[in-house]
Amino acid sequence: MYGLVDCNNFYVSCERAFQPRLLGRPVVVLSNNDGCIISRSQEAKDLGLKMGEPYFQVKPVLLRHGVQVCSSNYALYGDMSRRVMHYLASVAPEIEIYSIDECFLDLHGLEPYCGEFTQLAAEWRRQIGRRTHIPVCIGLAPTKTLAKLANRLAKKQPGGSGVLCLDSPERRQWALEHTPVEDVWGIGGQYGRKLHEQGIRTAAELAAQSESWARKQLGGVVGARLVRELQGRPCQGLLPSEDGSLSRKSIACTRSFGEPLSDFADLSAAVAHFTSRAAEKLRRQGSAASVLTVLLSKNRFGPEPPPHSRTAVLTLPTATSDTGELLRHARAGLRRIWEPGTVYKKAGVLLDGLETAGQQQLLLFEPNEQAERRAQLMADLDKINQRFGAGAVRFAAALPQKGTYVLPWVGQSQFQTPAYTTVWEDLLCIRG
DNA sequence: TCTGGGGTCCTAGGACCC
DNA sequence: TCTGGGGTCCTAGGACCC
Repeated sequence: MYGLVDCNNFYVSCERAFQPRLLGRPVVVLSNNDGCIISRSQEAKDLGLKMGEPYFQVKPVLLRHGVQVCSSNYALYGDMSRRVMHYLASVAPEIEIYSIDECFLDLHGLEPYCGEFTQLAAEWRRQIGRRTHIPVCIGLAPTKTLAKLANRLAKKQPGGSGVLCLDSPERRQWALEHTPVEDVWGIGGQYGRKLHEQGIRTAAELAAQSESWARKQLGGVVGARLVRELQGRPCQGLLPSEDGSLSRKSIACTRSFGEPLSDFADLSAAVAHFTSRAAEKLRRQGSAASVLTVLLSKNRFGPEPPPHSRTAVLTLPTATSDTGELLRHARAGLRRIWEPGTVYKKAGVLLDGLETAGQQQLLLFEPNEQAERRAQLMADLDKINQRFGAGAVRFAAALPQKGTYVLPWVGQSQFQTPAYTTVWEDLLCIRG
C-alpha cells in the first residue's frame, strides 16, 4: 500500500498557523515580487480566483471581497514543511518527499501491525494537526498514481475525514469513475483535450484502455505506466534517499528582478548571488556539478518577438562544489551572453551533470592540500551561515557595489509576514 | 507600471565530426 | 532531377508536475 500526504493550501495554511484571524476568511499568497497568486484558501477559490493569476490583474477583486494578501515567506514554509515531513518519517517505514507540501509513503510490510490503514492515517493526520496546525489529506492505494487520485477525492469530500483508502476493487472503480480524466496525475491540458476528443472523460475510461493504446497516445512508456498504475498494478516505487529528501539531478536558482537591469556590474552581482545560493544547495545534497548554465531573460510579455532568453552552457574542467570556482565560471558565462544596452528582467544559474562530491579527488595521484583546504572553507562557510542566517558571510562578488547592501534585483514584497520559526527577532510574542 | 520558481523529460534544427 | 548517414553538442523551447 502507498500513501500520499498533501498539505491543504500549504502556504496559506502556514500563514494561518501563526495568524488565526485568517481562519475562515479568503486568503491568497503571492509569488516573488508579489507577481502571481500561488496559494489560495478555499474561500479564495470559491471567489473564482485562479492559480497563477497576476496580482495586478485581480487586485480589484481582492479589494472588493476583502481578501487577505500575503507575500511569500519561504523561510516559514520550508521550516513548516520540515516539521510535517519529520513527523511522517518517524512513523512511516519509508517516505519520499515529493515537493514542499507533498510526500509519498511506502506502507508495505505494515499490514500485520495495523488493522485498518484508514484509522492509522487518521491518527497521523490528527498528530500533524496537533503538532503543526497544518491540515493534511491522506490518500491510500496500491499504486502511487491511485494514491494521488485517492488524495484528491479525500480533499473534495466536504466535512469528510480527510483520509481515503482504496483497498478494494469496488472502491477503486468508484474512485476512477468519479475522477475527470484531466485530474489524473500526468494528464495535463494537452493530453486532457486529446482524450476528450476521443470520448475518454473519466479516469475509469482511461484505465479501461490497453497498454499499447496508451503507449501510442500518451507519450510512450510514460503513458503505458500511467494506465498500468490506474489499473492497480504498481510500476513505480519510492525513489531512494537517506532521509526522504530527493537527490536532484539539477539545481537552479533563477529570479525575476524587481526593476529591469542592464549594467554588467548589476547583472554580474545578481548572477554571483544566484550562483552562491545554488552552490549552497549543491553542497547540502553532497554533490558537485560539472556543467554550469547562465541564463538572461528579457521581458517575455514585451512586444519583441522571441527569443526572450539567452543561455551560456559551460562544461567545467572538473566537477566542483566550490562557490569561488563556480563564481569564476558564471562570470565567464555571463560575459558570453550579455549585450550592452539590453534590458533584462530575469537571470539565473543552473547546475547540471551532478556527481557525488569528493569522487573527483580520487583522480589525483597525490592528496591535494589546496582542494582540501577549499572544501574545509566551504564547510565552515555553510556552518557560519546556518548559525547566523543566510548570507551572514558572502563572497564580495555577490555584493552589488562597494559598501552597499541594497540588492538591485530584489523586488517588493509588500505583504511580508515574519519568519516566525527561523529568525529570533521574528519569534511570536504573546502578552499575558 | 505590475504577470513566480524549481524540477524532469523531450523535441528539433543547425553546426560539426567521422 | 538527383545531391549519405549517423552521432554529439548547442540552443531554444514545450509539456508536465508541484
